[in-house]
Amino acid sequence: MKTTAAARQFPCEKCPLQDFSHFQRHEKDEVSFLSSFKMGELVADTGTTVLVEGANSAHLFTVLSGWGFRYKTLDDGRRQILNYVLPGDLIGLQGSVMKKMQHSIEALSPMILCMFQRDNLANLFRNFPALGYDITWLASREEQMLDEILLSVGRRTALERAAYLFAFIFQRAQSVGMVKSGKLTVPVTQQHVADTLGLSIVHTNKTLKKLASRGALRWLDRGCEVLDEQILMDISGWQGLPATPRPYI
Amino acid sequence: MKTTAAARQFPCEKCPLQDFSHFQRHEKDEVSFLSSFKMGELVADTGTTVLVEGANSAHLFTVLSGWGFRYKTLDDGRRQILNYVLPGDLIGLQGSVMKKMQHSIEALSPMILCMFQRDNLANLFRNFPALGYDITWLASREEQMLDEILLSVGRRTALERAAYLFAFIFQRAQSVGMVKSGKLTVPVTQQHVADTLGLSIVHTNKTLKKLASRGALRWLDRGCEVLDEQILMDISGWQGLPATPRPYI
DNA sequence: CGGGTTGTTGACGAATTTCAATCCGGGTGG
DNA sequence: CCACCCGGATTGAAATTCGTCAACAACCCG
Repeated sequence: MKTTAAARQFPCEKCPLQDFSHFQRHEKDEVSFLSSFKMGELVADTGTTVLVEGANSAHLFTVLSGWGFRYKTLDDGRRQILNYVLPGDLIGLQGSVMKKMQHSIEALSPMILCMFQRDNLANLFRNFPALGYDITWLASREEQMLDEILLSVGRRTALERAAYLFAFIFQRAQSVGMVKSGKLTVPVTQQHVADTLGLSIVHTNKTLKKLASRGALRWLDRGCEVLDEQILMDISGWQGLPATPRPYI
Repeated sequence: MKTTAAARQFPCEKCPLQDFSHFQRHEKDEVSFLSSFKMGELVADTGTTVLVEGANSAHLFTVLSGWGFRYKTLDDGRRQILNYVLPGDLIGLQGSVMKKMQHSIEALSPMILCMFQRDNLANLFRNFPALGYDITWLASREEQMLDEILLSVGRRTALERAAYLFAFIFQRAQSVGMVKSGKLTVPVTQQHVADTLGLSIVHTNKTLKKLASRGALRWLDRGCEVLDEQILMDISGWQGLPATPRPYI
């Protein structure tokens, strides 16, 4: 349960994200600006709360590696997972733009985050409008993902919902090279899945069992192995993510 | 079911939105830029689809007056209303930033929209970074609203959910001067409410009846009259919206 | 060897959907 | 003016989904 600010292991010039064709390239001068915008790196262990709802000290982060999730809770403890966080995702923008964070983020695996000083955000918009546009792009993409998730939670059946969730995660993970030989292990518990789908843990267990019996996935010690994306897409009726390259900061 | 592009009735210098203290002021040069960015006004009747999922011709709009809603549907027709659209809201950003619109928007009342040319968006970011930042702010605010709605649909009971919905709409409407003498009429059918809450129409009817019996609201011919915001907040356990002024374009 | 976390299962009851009628007001054609 | 139609609101009853409770198994960790 510790987070540590480490020395800079990944200079922007060698940002590990640039290895994926999924991401758009930066111009030379953008890279050098980002390098100065970057304060350092944050290494977070599994279970660490990277950003807390209500805090206003938040920085801005880009995920370099690892899994996390974004969530909100009600006063009596009921929790809703809003979305998952994967490499390339920008987090903490709400804290930079509003006064306080309105949600929390927790690590599902060891994570490495690139940390930015939010004070300099206005600076970024002033001197690198294309990067400002990229941030808007990313915010818009997050909104689009939320739209789909809300559609799913509001209108799909439990089985469709679960199938959609793993198909969605699979595609996102695939685009950042986390899928090896057609398979992917998602480091979540069934409680996480339940809190994502808006279901109880018991019902989630029974629903996952159905997906497993159809060969779509397999439950492991610690996490879920996605075996057959196509079955998941068939069950959920989901069309899949557009394949356009996307920016990152 | 018609939309018409009318002559310019509201020059930016006299934008009706600036009458509300809820909105941040623009600088002089920003106003004149926005005036050139603006293409015209769109008047949409009740029931008109202002933006359609899948279309890529979308412009960017700011709502000047009226009510609308944003929604997505599944192939078999199940519909989820994602959020409501009120004066000051920016819509169509996804269409500008991604290739295609991923959701539709329909008018719940006659609407007047301020229409922008999306080609010029890069221009805006280049020449008026503060406005670019404002757009990011608005995108972030939309995300924040979606987070709360998703929390509600995923984790609140039917009664809490309905109470939250109307408390939320009430506060948003209040900040743009739509609440007269403590009361507000929301121009929706129970089908709209059902599609917002992720419930069937029958159950929605029974849930609304409960709220009505507690004096929180009253159902009219064509819409819902919110009578007591406090009861709604008590039932839902919702804390309310932060009161910070916000930008608009 | 406990103790804690996570996954599994069956039984029961509560929440919610579906089906099927009915009602009501407004608009339309005769 | 009246019969009819239509969208929206209501209601009761049966069927399904889903949540809660409770118990237990498997596993990891100190």
